[in-house]
Amino acid sequence: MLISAASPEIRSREQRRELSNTTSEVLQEHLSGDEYEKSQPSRKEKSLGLLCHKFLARYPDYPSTAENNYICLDEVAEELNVERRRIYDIVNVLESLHMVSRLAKNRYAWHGRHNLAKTLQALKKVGEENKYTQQIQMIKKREYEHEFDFDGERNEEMARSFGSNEHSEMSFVELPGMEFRAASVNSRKDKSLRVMSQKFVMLFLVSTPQIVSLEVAAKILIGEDQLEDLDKSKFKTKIRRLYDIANVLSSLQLIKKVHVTEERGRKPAFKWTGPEVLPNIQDTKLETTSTVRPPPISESIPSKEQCSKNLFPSQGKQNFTRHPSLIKLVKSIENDRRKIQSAPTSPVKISANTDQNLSAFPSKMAQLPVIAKHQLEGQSKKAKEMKMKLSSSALECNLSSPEVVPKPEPPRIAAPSQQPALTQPLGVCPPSHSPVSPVILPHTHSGVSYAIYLHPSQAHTVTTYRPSFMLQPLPCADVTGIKSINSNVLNKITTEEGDNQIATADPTESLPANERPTVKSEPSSQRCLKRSQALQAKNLIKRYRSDEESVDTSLGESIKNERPPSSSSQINHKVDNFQKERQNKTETLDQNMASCYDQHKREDIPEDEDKIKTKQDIPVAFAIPAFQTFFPSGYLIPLTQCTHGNKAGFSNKEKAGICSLQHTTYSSPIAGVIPVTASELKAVNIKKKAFQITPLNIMLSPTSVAAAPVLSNSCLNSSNTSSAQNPSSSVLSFTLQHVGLIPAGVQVPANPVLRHMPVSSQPESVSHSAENKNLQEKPSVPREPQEPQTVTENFFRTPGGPNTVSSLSASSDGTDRISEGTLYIPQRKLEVSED
DNA sequence: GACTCCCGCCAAAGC
DNA sequence: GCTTTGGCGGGAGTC
Repeated sequence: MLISAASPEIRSREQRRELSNTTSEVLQEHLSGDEYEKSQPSRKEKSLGLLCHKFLARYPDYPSTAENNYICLDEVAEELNVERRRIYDIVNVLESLHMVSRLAKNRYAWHGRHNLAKTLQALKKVGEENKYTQQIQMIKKREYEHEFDFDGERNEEMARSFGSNEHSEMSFVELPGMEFRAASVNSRKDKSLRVMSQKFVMLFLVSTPQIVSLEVAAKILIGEDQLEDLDKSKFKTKIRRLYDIANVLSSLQLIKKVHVTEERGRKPAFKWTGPEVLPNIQDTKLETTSTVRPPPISESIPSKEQCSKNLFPSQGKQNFTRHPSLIKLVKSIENDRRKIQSAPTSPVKISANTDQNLSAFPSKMAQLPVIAKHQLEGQSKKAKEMKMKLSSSALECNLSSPEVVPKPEPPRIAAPSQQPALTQPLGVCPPSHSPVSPVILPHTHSGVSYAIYLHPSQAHTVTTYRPSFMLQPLPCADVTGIKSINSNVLNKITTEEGDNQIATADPTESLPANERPTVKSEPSSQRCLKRSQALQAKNLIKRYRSDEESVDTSLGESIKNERPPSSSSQINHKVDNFQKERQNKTETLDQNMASCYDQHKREDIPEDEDKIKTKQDIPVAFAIPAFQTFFPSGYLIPLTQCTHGNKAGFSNKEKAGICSLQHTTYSSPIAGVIPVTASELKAVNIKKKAFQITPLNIMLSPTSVAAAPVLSNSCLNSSNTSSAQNPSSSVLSFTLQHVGLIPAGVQVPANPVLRHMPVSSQPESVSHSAENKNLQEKPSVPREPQEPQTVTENFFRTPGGPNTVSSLSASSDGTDRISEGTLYIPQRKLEVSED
């Protein structure tokens, strides 16, 4: 009563409550049952989405710190005429995005979208660490195989899959500066709507296309909780909660409801329509790397906390989730804070302003450590760039090595360049000044050389890769033993290319390319080229692979087990140590490889090209990582018609159908198979996000290698690929223009060699495909969906990001084998429609 | 009949 | 011991 008397706010609230009660009583009295029901708001009017709209309408998206940004739950519930329970639903989701934070009992602070960019970035990072992409793919795979049948064995398998994820018990992802407040409500974190909401958002941020079906989301969320309890009721409950979350996210215009139509029917799904989130660059740079509107420097993160964060940058997850050892400390602080602040129903306007002024105080001092750090980094980068340039010059010298460079007639399009773009072992010519950068790949075993058209923007990336993983032609009889050389390595390599998504925990990944410890320059590269001509023992590969794994694992472990460094000097020290250690190990491995090679050589394995060619009756496959390593983008164009040797075994039909991935490519051992990844497509930068081409491992025969097969998945989908035997240069020009490799109007010279290039593409089918249409969309933020949208989901990706490819190799018995740790899911079409 | 999701019970946490 | 918070599932409304 005293409070009520002292507070006009409370008094008026109570008056309103009384009035409302009276009104409803009166209504009930005067209206008949039906009429009364009709006078009540309909179910739709009471929906959480609408409620959330009303809720959001009360507060600005980007509140200025001068405003009163406090939320009193009681008050809001009353004004919106809903139970407080419903407000909790909204607030919990908003809290997961750090749009609000709890201050005290019944009181929240409104931050609006100031923190959204950072939060999304953090969520994406955690999502990547959690390998949600893999989990989604796993579930989709099971769905497709109709194998998701809740039996023990499957669950066990799922558990293993999920269990490998160290963050499976992931708690609430926090932003620096907001930890204390969020901590107070972390009590039921396991199943909290907040955590669920964050995970749900993560699924969108890591998946491509950014469409997540409720079913998949629910399964993943259940999978992380208790796999053994996978039952229908749990599933149903999860779905219910996801609807709750989705309603709020929809109101925030972060997602939009769509329907995914598959063979098995129409499924509810949601599509991300929120801001595009760039891959994390560095935790400490989070504030500035967002594509979303950058938060103002004066945002309401307490400067003290910001300062401590900047002073003690930590690696990885620690920035977002609390270290267990801090929980006690945090709790005691939080308790103190509560004691001060817990008076939820008291008038607080004055104190609120004071508090706000405090939080609004520009934290420029807090930024100082970051600025200093950036300056230091900048200086060291410059020094390293100089180094890099020097080593590049050295590489250029090596390019003239006759052993390495096949000296093809340099056509006009392959004019020499000042800058070496590729490491030499592949016999690559430097890119020309022309926008198209054709380089020549000696195809030693088949005797066919290829012109590789590299997009200039991609060419530079080639130099950053590790020569340790070289082109390694291997007799198919042994190919099954290859598997993927190292899925970790493969993931890493593929993650590096294309869109620069850095999702790996490997600390070296965060280093500039030229700082990476394993770039062992040309000596090992040359060695590797020789190897590429001779190596054929699978035990060698296996050995190398296991060694590599042990390097990664042991180093990874050693890093994992160490405490997070508490200062940048410590970080540098650790990185240096890591680099040294890794280099040592890599050298050891290279020596192992070399000794194996020598041993092999002694076993009279011909190095001579011709001899090898004659040996090519045995189908050959390449180790994929090597290829990927050196050709992140571009087109393979055979310089001559392949007519000799093993090609005779090819029927015309096979040639024509080589584009058809499902059968022809894999169904029989193919001589001189060259894996070309669809990441190359993406590297062409047709479009980066949304319904992008997902990486796909395309195996091409030299007889049909052309620009075409890497054009689009739709080509691969097409079962009626035809082959134009002798396309003119204008066809080639058109093709290259079409995919943006050369500007419009530029003609590829009618090179007599290139003129004979077989083209098996179907540009029409490419341009007519829905996905290609999507590819031409310019990404907009938020993107406007098209309706209906057909999405070809490509499940050939291995876990590890959009650029990862799976490794599939032909075996001696003619059957296809899928590499360990990879996923092989047939393509299927999904139609996405919006309601 | 399936899909959505409101509603309110009730237990845990907080005060 | 009261209040706040929020997990949870029944079941009603909608398609």
